[in-house]
Amino acid sequence: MATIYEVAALAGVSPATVSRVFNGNTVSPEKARAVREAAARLAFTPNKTARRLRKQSSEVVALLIPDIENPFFTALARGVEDKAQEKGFSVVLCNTDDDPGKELRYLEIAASEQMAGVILAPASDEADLGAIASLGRPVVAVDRTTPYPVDAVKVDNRAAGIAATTALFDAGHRKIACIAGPVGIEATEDRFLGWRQVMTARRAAGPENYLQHANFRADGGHAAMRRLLALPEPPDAVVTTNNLMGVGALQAIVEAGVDPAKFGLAVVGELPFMFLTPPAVVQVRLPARHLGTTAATMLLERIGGDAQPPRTIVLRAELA
Amino acid sequence: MATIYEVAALAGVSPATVSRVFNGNTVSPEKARAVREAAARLAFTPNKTARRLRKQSSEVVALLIPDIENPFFTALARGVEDKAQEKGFSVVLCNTDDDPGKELRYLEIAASEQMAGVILAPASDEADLGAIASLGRPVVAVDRTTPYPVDAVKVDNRAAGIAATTALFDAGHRKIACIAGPVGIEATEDRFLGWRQVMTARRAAGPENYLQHANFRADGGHAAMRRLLALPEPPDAVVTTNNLMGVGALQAIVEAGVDPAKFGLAVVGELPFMFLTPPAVVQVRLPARHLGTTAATMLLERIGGDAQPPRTIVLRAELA
DNA sequence: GTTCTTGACGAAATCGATTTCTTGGACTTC
DNA sequence: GAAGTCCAAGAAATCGATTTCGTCAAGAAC
Repeated sequence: MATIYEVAALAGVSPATVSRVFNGNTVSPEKARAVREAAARLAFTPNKTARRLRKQSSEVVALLIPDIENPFFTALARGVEDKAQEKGFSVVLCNTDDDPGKELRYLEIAASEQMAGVILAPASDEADLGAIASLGRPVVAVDRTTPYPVDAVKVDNRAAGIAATTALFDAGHRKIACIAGPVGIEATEDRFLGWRQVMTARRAAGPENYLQHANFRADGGHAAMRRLLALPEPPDAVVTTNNLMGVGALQAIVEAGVDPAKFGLAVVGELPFMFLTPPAVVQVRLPARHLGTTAATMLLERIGGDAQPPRTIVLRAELA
Repeated sequence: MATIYEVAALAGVSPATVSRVFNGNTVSPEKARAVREAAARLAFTPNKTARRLRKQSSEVVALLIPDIENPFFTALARGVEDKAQEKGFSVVLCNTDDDPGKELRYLEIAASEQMAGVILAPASDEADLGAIASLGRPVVAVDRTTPYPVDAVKVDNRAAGIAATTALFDAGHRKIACIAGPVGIEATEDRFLGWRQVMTARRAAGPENYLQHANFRADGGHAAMRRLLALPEPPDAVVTTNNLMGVGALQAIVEAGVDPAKFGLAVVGELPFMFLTPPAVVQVRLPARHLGTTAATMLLERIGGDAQPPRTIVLRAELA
């Protein structure tokens, strides 16, 4: 790998001038040409590490998501990538497994690698943004918010929960249960609150155990659904607060021999690759990719120096 | 962020000694203790960028995959991550979209960011490994091989194709078509060759247009399946050479009003989240995650200095 | 014609670690 | 006790870029 010094020597200028050529500073046309020629001949690529050490920042942003195998987050990742790529930034994807420890470790890496910024789907309410925040690196929370004063992009989760529940109601269901995610995660709590709001407003609130908490994955949804079906008075419909739990619930329904076309299922999110889904299943489509592009846009604005007070952008989910 | 100099000053030693403490060199116990104490008090984290500049290498490996939204590759990514994490390495995920241009750009980034190594699912046969290879950074090809002499981990794709096709045969199908991926991609070609081998051996080769090429995604499989169903003498079964094309094919079958329980479908790979799949669907399970851990293990061995000649490890797929 | 401004550009400092070189003291060895 | 060995630890060089500072010359202003 050729260095700036070799290029300078070949072009007959100082290293400083080479740097200036590549950073758009004032250099006379002849020298500029000489430098470019020398650089081309040596196949010179600036050493990013050296540049980063000097500039104390890089053109890399970190994206921390809880589950790389969840299509919602990969769609989000794609949105982030598209936007970042467009502006010449690279994206580093980190999988936190919803583990605050892993999350913290990745945040520290982001700091010590002097990444330009972080987009974070926080694993918990107490995501410790201290390290990067103190470095003045921008952070954007996505899908979930944090107590820290940072930009955020989220979905109107309560509305999504209301839409899902209302659709089941309109389809004639009354005994509507809810499979919610782990407690303490805002996105899922708001969706479950939407469900409760509808049930209360319509005076249809069922027994307490119509609310089941589960982990965010298919196995959690599956187990929760089995618990619901085993109740003395099982529900005739269910709302799940994310996509994978919906997958699990549907699986449990089918396994139990219940006709999924009759049993009401509403999912906040999309059942991935699931066109075989009985048409009766209600899906509230979340703008995952759009969430990603929006978050990336905000982050890049901040990186560009935008210093307005933190904003929260709320996107609407649409019934599909 | 505290630097090594501040730690040195606080501990009353030289920066060199601080470095030695953190890199396991000979330092007297008292000084070591003093340094650790000072480091703790200042919340010192070594600056990775500076260290990387000096050491000319980092503890980050790049993983280049063609499609982050394909569950096969995310499972693979998880495998890589697990192993890397275990050894204290971070993984940077890059999405090439099967675009040789993007792939090349990421390879250059990997080089100029002095990453320790690269795991690559090559977008094309001509993946240009020149840049990193010349830096002496190890590369492991995964899922697909390359003409370059590097380690590789792959699946016995022909056997997988044979298993898929044979299963359809055993179920009584004779007019078996094949939806293969784009030409020039080894993994998919071997699978299709497995199909052809069985068809020829059993003297059941159908018309030429029973072989359809498609892109690797669901929409490609969908379109190809429609073409097959529109033939004057449509097949009564089909093998798809990857998972997403299988999803698309199944969708087309259902849409066309054909009973998916009667029509034979065999997929090399797993239909993601598809337990609603008619049980008749044959899936040849690919060891995606295992592919990832194996590749990571090999890469880390190389990074550790292992210099034996390039190996290719072939994993078997199992009928499920 | 002298002073001031301006712009190109080289020399050298800088970012923060690692590593080589050196030094000085403790410890062997004969 | 002199010479040789060993080891901890500081000084300084190094990685490869960017950036500050200073110089010098050309052009502007009066």
